[in-house]
Amino acid sequence: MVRRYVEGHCLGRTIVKAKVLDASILDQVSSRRFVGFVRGKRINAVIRHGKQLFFDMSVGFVTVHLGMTGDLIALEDEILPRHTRVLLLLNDSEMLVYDDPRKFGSIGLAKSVPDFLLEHRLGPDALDISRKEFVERVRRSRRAIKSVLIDQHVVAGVGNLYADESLFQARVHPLAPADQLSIHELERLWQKTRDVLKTSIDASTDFSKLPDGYLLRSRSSGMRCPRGNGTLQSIKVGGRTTIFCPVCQPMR
DNA sequence: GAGTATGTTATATG
DNA sequence: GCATATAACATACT
Repeated sequence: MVRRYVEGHCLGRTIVKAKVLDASILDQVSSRRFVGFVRGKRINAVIRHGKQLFFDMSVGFVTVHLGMTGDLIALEDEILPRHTRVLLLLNDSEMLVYDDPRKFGSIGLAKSVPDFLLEHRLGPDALDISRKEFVERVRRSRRAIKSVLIDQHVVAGVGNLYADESLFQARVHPLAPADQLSIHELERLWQKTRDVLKTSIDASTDFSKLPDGYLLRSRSSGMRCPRGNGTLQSIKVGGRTTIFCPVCQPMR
């Protein structure tokens, strides 16, 4: 979603100049080095792996993670979003701004994508991983399936909300120990996870555009289950809010 | 003021 | 060392 957007606005553009308004957003790099690196370089591709974005600059990559509240916005005017942290001025009089109120996101530099993935020990992307490898990796853990699904070291790209949706669609209880699910259940979860991610990207992450029967359209405790079977319940799994339907997603 | 939030990682625990 | 659980991070909002 964001990748497509950035690609549309920035592909083939050259970064004329960069400004770092808040250096604490930078990961392992000084403002001076970051600004110096990107100046005059062209954005040849925008790559996504899980929640991580990479701008291919020919001689290295700019890495961007949006955290929980980060956003990349292409602008022409001078009115910046309230929490702008970094500005990239492009050669077409547009600029790409990184806005992030809560500052959980980060921007940095990397030699190569595999290099970065290795350093951060990120698992395969949720949309790339084969059914076989998904099942193999997930069932290695005894933790609650929900915790495993959002663990970026196992599979990269599934966030808290999308994990709830995938588990709901696959009718798997979020607290079920990952290693005790049947192969069949895990295969169903693999399929549903990709369906959910693809559908969400197509809906531009706008929940109201999601199909009927999606949990995300009414994700709050006490609401009716979208399938009409029960009442949605809220619990904590691994410290994260988890919404599920006890009727559709029974614990075997 | 208290509680909560769509993420990651350092630290604690067994 | 390993697998797992939890705290901490910074800010906005109910």
